[in-house]
Amino acid sequence: MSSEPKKRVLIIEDDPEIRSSFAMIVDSSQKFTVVNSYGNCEDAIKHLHTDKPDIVLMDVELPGGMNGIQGTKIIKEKSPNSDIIMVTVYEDSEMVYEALKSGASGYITKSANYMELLSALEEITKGGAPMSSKIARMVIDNFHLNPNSPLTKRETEILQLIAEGKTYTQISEELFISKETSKTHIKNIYSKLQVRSKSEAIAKANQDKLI
Amino acid sequence: MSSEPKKRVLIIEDDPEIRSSFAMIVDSSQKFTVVNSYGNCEDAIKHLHTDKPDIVLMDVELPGGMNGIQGTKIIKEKSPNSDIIMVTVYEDSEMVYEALKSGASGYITKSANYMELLSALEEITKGGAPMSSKIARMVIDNFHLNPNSPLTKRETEILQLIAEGKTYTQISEELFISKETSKTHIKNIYSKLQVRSKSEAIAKANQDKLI
DNA sequence: TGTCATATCACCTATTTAGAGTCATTTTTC
DNA sequence: GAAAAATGACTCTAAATAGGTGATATGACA
Repeated sequence: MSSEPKKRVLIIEDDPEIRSSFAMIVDSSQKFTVVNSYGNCEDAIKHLHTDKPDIVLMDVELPGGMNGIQGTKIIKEKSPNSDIIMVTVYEDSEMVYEALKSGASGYITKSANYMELLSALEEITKGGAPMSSKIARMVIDNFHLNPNSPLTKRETEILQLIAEGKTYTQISEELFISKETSKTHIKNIYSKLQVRSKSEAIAKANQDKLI
Repeated sequence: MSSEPKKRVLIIEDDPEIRSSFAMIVDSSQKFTVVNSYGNCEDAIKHLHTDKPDIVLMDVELPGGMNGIQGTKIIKEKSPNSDIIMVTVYEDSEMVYEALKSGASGYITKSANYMELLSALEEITKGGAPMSSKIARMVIDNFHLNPNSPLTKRETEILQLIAEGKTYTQISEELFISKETSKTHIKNIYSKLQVRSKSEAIAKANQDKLI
């Protein structure tokens, strides 16, 4: 039985204590090895091509010009196959979403202990997305539609088509109604959502989770 | 030490074998009890007010008029505090997203064993969102923005404002540029995205994860 | 079972906004 | 110093929005 090569872990974290503590935990495992660790993104990015990390443990709050979210964007551009796990003290919602948009595939807190850190590495290696209960729920809740929409079924259907970029004519053709009818529905939608254009309606719909 | 009241679990699943097997597992726990189980949504919804479930285990594929996704919508309207866990054989992406939009807070497969089922119940009770590795990753990947956007920084900025429902005039005021310049940028955006209207641009931007 | 409210559908006439095409100048970036 | 990006201007056409009016269909409910 041939043993798998160790997964290459890169650590980007400005606090030297956390850095060395994380490094020790990672290196204690048979499956992972720390290829390098840096105190800022800029240095890490310079050596990306030689470090070739499979996994990056990225601090969100970093000193210098580039924070962890910007760093994640750049690392994902230069090394799309590296999986990035965000490490942070906060579980603030906006930051989590920004981090995920930038390309992170996991999200753990700095208070993570030996087991939590290693199981996050295991989880991401097998194609999962390690995160705390709280963040999992935040992310899921973000999908939920508003069950108390002011719009009728038909209006929602039409709003959906608007959000797909359809014109009045296309909507009427798709729903087998006249153009004038589409317009009436849309007027009613605008009045209920208090908007005055398609794109405003789409923005409102996303904000209020109507579609 | 006073013991917590058992969490009330409702099972909606048409296969009697799975239904009774799940029921047995749930009832075997000190923390949970099955208040009722049904073979379809309609019956479950009729008795919602007396069953008062804390957690609903909902089969996605159901016989009769209403599937699990439609059922979830209605149960969430009538009983917003019930947490719903979807149970399915498939992990197909579109169905997962539809299920989550409808209001589900967890997603497990029918092959779930004793431990997996109970830990999903535990997880949702403590405010988390139980799901498989694969689904967690799907959900997270859904957030990731395209790192190879064809748009420039300024164009992305303007596309963002379009998606917020701003008019040409508002965009030019917000960015301190002339209306004509906004129009030029937008024309360039349209040409790059191969669209011909604001709402189409927004649809494309969401589809291709540009903003 | 009638009636009331709402949703749905249709038409009309403005005015405003957006889109297509072409071109030119300045600023950044590499 | 070339290339890319950002800025600006003009014309003309198409589409969307604002404001009316009114007719059916449908469902809730007393």
